[in-house]
Amino acid sequence: MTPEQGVFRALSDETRRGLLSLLARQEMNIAELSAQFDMTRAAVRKHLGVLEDRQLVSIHAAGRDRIVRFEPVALKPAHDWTGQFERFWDHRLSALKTAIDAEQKGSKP
Amino acid sequence: MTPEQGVFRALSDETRRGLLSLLARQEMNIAELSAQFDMTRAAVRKHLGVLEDRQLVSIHAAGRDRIVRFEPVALKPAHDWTGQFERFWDHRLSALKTAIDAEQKGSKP
DNA sequence: CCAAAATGATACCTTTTGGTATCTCAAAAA
DNA sequence: TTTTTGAGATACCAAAAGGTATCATTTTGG
Repeated sequence: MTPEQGVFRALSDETRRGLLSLLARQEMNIAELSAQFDMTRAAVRKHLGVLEDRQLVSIHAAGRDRIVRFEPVALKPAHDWTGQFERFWDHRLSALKTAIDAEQKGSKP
Repeated sequence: MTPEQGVFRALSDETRRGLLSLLARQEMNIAELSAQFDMTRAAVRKHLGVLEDRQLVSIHAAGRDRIVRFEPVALKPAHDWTGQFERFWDHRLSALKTAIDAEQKGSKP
């Protein structure tokens, strides 16, 4: 199974992307996270389980709290996969490649 | 709804990612595509429908064939979304950001 | 013309997904 | 100590997803 397998699945739900966006700003416990969504804590906890499975978050006990931390590196395989095709829409990339091929001096565009 | 909504869902299936990878190399009709996967043509056609909905492919009639074409630009919103967090794993980027911040704050380029 | 090929359309089935409600337990707070 | 609060564990449910089988339609090739 390729590494991006499952990461895309984890990202396919809007609530889960929302969770990651919140957690990118600061760690939170499950109750605080749940308060941000219009669904039960149990539902949010399930989403966190999916994210945890894919190592997009880690969960650490602190007393009775569970602190949830964003683990952004797990996004890299997905970013790399879509990046395969970046040259199709970012024409600067093909231009850059041409420039690099042509001369080895680096100068800023 | 954000633009990446749905694109991640379309990418969450391995067969669909495989379809895109094949189509990135060359256009194909549905029968040719179906021959590459261990499932019925009907199943492949459903996956193509999902990709078409999200504009990741376009389908053009040519006689009795349907030519399927990769539309890579539709990947951009997903790539951009994961790219928000790229600095967390690509440390060259934070170095660049630091340099840019310093330049803007301190002196003229 | 006639048969084979490519596709569309429909109905159906099973598993997964996203959600709820409920109960229990442990830790903080009062 | 008693009461709240944060969380885990189940059980359950409806809808969506992924797949099959089957039949009809339209081209194409001999």
